[in-house]
Amino acid sequence: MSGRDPIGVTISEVAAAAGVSRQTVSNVLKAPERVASDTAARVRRAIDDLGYRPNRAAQNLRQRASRCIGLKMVPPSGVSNLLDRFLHALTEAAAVAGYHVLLFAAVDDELATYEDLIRSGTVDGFVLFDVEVGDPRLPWFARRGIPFVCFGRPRGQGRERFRWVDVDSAYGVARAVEHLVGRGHRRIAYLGWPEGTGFGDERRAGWEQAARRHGLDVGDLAGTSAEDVTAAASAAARLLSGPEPPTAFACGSDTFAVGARLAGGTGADGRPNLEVVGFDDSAATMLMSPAMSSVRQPLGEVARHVVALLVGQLRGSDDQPEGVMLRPELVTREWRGPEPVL
Amino acid sequence: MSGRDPIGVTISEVAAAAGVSRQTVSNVLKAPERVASDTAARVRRAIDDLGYRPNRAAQNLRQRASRCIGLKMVPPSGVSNLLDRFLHALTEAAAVAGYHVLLFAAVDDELATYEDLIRSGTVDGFVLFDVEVGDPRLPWFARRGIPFVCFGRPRGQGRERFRWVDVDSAYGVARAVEHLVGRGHRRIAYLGWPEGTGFGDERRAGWEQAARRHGLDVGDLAGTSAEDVTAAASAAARLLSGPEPPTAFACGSDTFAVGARLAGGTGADGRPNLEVVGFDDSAATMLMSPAMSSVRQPLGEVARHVVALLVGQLRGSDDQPEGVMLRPELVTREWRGPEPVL
DNA sequence: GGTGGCAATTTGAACGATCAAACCGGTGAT
DNA sequence: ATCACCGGTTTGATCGTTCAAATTGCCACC
Repeated sequence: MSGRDPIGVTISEVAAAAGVSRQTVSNVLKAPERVASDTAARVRRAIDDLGYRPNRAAQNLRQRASRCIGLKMVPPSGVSNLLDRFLHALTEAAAVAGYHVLLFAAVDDELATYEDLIRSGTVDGFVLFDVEVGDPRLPWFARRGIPFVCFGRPRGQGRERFRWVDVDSAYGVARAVEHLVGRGHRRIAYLGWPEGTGFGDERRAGWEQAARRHGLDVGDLAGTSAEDVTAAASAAARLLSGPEPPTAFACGSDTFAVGARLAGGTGADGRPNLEVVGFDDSAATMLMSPAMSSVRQPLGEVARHVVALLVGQLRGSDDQPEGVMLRPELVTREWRGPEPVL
Repeated sequence: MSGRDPIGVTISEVAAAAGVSRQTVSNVLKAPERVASDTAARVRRAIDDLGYRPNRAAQNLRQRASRCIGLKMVPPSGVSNLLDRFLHALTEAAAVAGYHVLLFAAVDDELATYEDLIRSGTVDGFVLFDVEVGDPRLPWFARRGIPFVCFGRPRGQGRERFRWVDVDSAYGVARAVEHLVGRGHRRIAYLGWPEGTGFGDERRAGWEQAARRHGLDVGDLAGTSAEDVTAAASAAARLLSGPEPPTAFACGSDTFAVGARLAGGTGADGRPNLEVVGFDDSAATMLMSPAMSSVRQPLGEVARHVVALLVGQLRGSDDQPEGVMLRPELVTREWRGPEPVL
């Protein structure tokens, strides 16, 4: 267990210390059933005494695998710390499967970076966090046989099929609408991305279907804007200036929701005029008083499925589903803290 | 450039294709000056034709280095997406130095996880993002000769010295105070962590010194709370209920700042009663109307220095500074968007 | 008593790169 | 004539592990 040099104890030293061959040491760790129990005990003692850990590079070389999952680090954007939370969940899920998460930056040519990492054996596959409609990376990967899994169902990809894990965000927004209906609202607006983002369209559809199901008006109650608070507030203000303004908003993301609530302003008692429900359940929900309800994606489950699908590809299993669809959950919040002093 | 199998092209195949030996191919890539230019051109053609990339595992094994920097993924907390942004900066800085960032989860025994990663050669060193006062990991690493660099100056560590990069947050808060003074405020409160976090104490000291320098009162204008919006709002409300309430807050983090502003409430025109300055310049600053000013840590620079210090240790250079202190920058914001409709 | 089978263990050969040393024909100094 | 030395290139060994095959000792079977 001593020793200053971090690297240095090799399988041969352990073998010598235990009076067996290298292969036997390896077997103790990888196939214990092949080793007599007293021998195994002796080897295990030597391993503990010397503080032996199998050298990863040697394993990788021999096994032609890195046990690393690659993920391109994207510049943080928006108010939601979704990437943050997903990374945490992914790291834990990967650890359970014996993998690590390797972050990398795409300095100039993104595709070349992916190719380098795969061909050099630095990673075994990729997780794509930022899949866009018609994303050119997917067919490019597929053509090269590069293993990958998407967080977010691929759209606009012709008849080609890829592995994915997604969250049924239409369902999530519908739940938000139902919550607002239950709170007594009849004019519920939607605010989200302009058409074309795929998941954005889906969230809007979730609002529309749920509203119709409850016999609510949807005609002039849908707004779109860029995903930043300022733009969202303007768009919400436009909806609010109509003849029959909405009293509540279901939103495509927390950013839109914050914008809507700012546009709605507060009454004389300091409470907001508008009830809004966001999407992503980011830290932003806590930044308002009362705190905001929001639709939470099950990131832990997403990460576990992502890892399972990727590891399945790497092992060559063909009994994997093409994709996994998960249900989000509505988190309702009521601020119980002190009212603002006025 | 063709080839379906991602791994497979080895240096020997390139050598055969170019009609030279393995070592010459290696030299073309690592020591081009040793190779005749026409030979080099021939080799480079073969490399391009075959799509050869040196196998990372083989390099790692031979060179006894992984060129990976380890970082423990911590569960996201607070409203600031600081980790997110730091990870992005770190990944880019590491890439420039030829390193990757490897994320890992500490499932049960954290120290054992670190030891595994180092002894197995999975990573060459660590970046510590979450250093606490008297953090036991630092002497533990030092005793074992494990290379690491702290983001945040180590405190409470006796006379032992470690490598670090830090941001002068006292200076940052002082700048915030000066900004508020310039805006005409005379009663400027501080809200931050309870004593004992090190960096929190420092930020508070920055406020106190700057306030005294301008002849302002500090006596009953310092508040503390846990770092969440609810608790921060309560603490701010207490300060505001005094006989001579503050008109502005300088805060230890954006979370405190948001809490303070919520506690301050808004006037009849919908504008907030309190002017607050946060710390970290997280996405939360954009969530209010008008947007909030905040002190921004130079994360890109921090990351570059962290990588430089770590790589220096790995190379064994002894001309490295013990630590690097950087200056944050005050980002002032004035909301130009639409006013809330009332 | 030879044969086959079995469990436990060892041996030799990879994996793909790089280091260190050797090698080459040729030139100039001693 | 001997030697060191040149740039350019090759050879052999090595990094630490694991795969596949070979080798033991031991027992049972006909």
